[in-house]
Amino acid sequence: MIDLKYIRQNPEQIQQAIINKNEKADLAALLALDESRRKLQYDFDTHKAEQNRMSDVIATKKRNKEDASKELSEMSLVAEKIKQLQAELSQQNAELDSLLLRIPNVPESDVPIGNDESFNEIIRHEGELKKWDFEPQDHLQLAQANGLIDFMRGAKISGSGFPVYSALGARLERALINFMLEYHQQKHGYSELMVPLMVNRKAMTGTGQLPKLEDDMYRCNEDDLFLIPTAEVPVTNYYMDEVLSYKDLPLLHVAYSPCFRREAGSYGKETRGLKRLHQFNKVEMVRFCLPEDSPRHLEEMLDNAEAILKAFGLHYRVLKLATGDLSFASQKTYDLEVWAPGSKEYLEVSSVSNFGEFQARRANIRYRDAAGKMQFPHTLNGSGVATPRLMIAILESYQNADGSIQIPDVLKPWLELRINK
RNA sequence: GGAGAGGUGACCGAGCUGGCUGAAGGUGCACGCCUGCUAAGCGUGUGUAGGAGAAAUCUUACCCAGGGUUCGAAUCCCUGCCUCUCCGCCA
Repeated sequence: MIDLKYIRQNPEQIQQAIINKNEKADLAALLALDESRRKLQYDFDTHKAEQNRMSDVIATKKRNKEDASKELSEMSLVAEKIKQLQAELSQQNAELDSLLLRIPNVPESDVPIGNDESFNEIIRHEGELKKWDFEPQDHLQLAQANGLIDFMRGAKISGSGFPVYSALGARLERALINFMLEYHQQKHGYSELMVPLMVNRKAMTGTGQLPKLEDDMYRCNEDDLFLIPTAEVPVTNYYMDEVLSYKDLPLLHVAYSPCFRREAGSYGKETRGLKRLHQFNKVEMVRFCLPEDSPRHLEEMLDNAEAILKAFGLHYRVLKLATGDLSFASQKTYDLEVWAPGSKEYLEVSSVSNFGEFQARRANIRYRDAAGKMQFPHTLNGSGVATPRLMIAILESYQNADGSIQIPDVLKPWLELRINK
């Protein structure tokens, strides 16, 4: 969340951010409530100060065995009043919090302004575009022909969007996950966490998925737990309510997890095959760092994600997201889109974001700086990367004329085989 | 699931027969001193969040969370959550 004091002092900037991000936060109501709450706070404080002072007087009198009945009867009235003020105050505080939690993070100044993805800025293209002397098939045909993925049976047992990876498909998927996990640990210095797949409301609020996206998540009502839409949630909240030392920073974590997304209402062509799923696998990178270092860490994470695509020799492009396409909590995001030669389109496989102190404030993650002062670290995260679309790009890029798939060299340690029909 | 114990500051840990405790002591951290041989000794300082104020400063809240009793609660009562120990069940 944004510092309330900052909002109070820079309302125009916040309002502009709300507009640029297509959010519906009610800034006017927030400011009005803030005003009235401060008055109430002052009133409450004044009464409370009086009560505290008189309590001392009463205590002293009693100790000296003097009569305090006059003070006692006076104070019972004040106690009444305080109780009433307190009730009002805690109600206003709750309302204020709920309004504050709906104020989005402010995009950085170099983020392109525009209310949808058409304003995203293509920064560069990387990797070779492969050419074949035959017409490349798309991943659905290849997966089917090689018996790698069973969409029908997945739909039978769970519904559409829940594929079953079978036989070599399962091994390939597992190899991808292992390759990426190892790569980030060995080459990029991340430390692995294996995290719960269900988290509570507080954690979901900490990273900013709640309150906005409640309807997009699978939920266990009985226990008020949510299936994670990304490992970002448990990994970032790992340090929730903790005070770190500046010496601990930066912290780099990588985690593999399945990701669960309801994404109600997103049906159509897009949902065919592996492109859009309710459950998919992803390796996620998360960083906690000193505020002044976060821009550098964002670029490093982008490199880390790109390294995976480069390791497979895939063609991809790097996008800087426009304000309207930025997530609620992000202040700057790069997307990586890999080229799928069979489907002939770019597919998003990674989103790398800097959240500034936005998430740290929400999750109450702090650190003590060299001078001993409490500060909020900056948090960042990036997919490194999501497997389904990586799988698409690999199947389509490594196909042979006969419909078989060549296994990329980097996966050899996990998968020696060549997949044949 | 049953029985017991407990949740205090960055961390550990006193207090818990209600008022003089925002909270002893230690560790850590910061600064200074001393000493010099593999690391220590000594001194000083060190809560967070909100409100008022130009500032000095004043003030409020906070001892898991939420209620209650009381003029007054870290301390008493209730509810919830969590942790630990023992028993049961189970992968």
